[in-house]
Amino acid sequence: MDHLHRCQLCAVRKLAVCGAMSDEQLNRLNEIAHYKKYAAGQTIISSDQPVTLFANIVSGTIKLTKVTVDGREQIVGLLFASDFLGRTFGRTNRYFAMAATDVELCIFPSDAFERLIATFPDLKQCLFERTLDDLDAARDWMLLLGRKSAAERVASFLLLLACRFARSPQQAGAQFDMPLKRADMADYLGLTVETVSRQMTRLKATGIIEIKGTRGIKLFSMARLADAAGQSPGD
Amino acid sequence: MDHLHRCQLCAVRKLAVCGAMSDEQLNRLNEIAHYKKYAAGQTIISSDQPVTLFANIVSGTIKLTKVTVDGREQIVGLLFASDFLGRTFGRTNRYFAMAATDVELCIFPSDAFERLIATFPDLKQCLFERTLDDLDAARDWMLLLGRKSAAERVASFLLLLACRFARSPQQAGAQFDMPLKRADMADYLGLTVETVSRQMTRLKATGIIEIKGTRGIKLFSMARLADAAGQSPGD
DNA sequence: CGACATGTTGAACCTCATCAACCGACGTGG
DNA sequence: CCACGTCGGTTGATGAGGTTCAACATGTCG
Repeated sequence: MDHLHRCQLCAVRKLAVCGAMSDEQLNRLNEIAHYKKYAAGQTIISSDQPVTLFANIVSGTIKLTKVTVDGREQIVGLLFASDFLGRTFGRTNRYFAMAATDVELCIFPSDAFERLIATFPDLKQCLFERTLDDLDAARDWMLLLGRKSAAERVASFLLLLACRFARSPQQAGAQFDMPLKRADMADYLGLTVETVSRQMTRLKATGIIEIKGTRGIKLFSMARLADAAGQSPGD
Repeated sequence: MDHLHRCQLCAVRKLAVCGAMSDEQLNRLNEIAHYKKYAAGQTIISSDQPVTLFANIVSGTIKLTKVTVDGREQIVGLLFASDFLGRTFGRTNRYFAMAATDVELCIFPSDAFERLIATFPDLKQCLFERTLDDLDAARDWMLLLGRKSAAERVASFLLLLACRFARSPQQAGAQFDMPLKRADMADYLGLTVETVSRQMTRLKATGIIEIKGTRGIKLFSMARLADAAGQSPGD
């Protein structure tokens, strides 16, 4: 009861996988859960290590990365509040997960959680649909990495964040905080810090965005940004 | 019975999603299935159209592609015999599916198939795990598209095909038929036909592969190819 | 055989990576 | 309190890798 109470106060209760569960199911899930905080930069899971952890992201931003043998890095996924972290039905992790900002997680031990998946079809269904969405997102990103120019990549990324974060997504004047530093942006976009920086100032110069400090982003025109991103406005 | 008989003769019976199903379940699936052939180049499903079709690939190679507004193309997935085609739990397609070679499909109408998914948890589980594998593969490819050189990309692709096709995957001397033409290779690797062609001749010149005709590929050293691909041999 | 698609090779160009210098913010220790 | 180092970010100069454009070779199918 006390535990369940925590869930009812949870910031991401409705949006996370928990949203698909009844009170009784939620209680079971809650029994195995615990909160944990990670400082920006900390490693949460490591590639080629056994899967030990599943988690809901309560707050913050997590980057999933892969590295080549000689150390080149690519971000293959970003997770925000209410997203789910962890590779179900896999033995070893295929990527690193690191806190891109300070992060708060609601963690489930892997063995207990996999038993719950087997018990509650709704939970499994929810995870399935999220995986399908992740796959769609990954494929969208493949188009960006394979075929888009540096300018288009940066614009696409800002558009992505705007759609996820801005209070009024369709409006001009939307603003948000950039959760990544330039180096992480570069690793996500398949570019270098220098080009990212240059493209950002270029977007500022053309009057499509305004940059406040280094993290504050204000969009003057969603349509022009979508145009610069090389994609249709509705996408 | 006659129908079930067809399944028992099916080339991909064990490897496709059908492998997870009992005879009774298979019978139900079979009732709604029909075979269909597509010539190389034909479009099987179109982006932004409603989902109407799920299918097992009996033979041939299918490319999943995305296009920018101005026509640049990127292959975001390749499907081979025994793979599954179709976006479950989605309203509209997010990509095009086209026959890269002549293709034979075992097609299920979407509505009937989704009812079967709801009925047979094993089937759903199987599709879930395939989706997770697809996601892993997509993310591997993001590393390639974002961070690898042209030489590494081509080598990685040959390695991928070798692992999937060659009779004795671990052996040197493995050989297979390239299922894609140069233009498709380019669209998969985020390059142009010209660079693909140059890198292929370069691999031939360094004695890592032999090219017979335009489609026949023979690998002299799996280890050297993995090295050229910029990844550890076991990957 | 001829026509068209597919593949190769060459030369010029351009985008982006690389290398380097610089700036501001922040934190730490003398 | 200021000197110092570190980290994140910006800007400039240079060059390499890959695209683009073009010509040519090869293959395939009627």
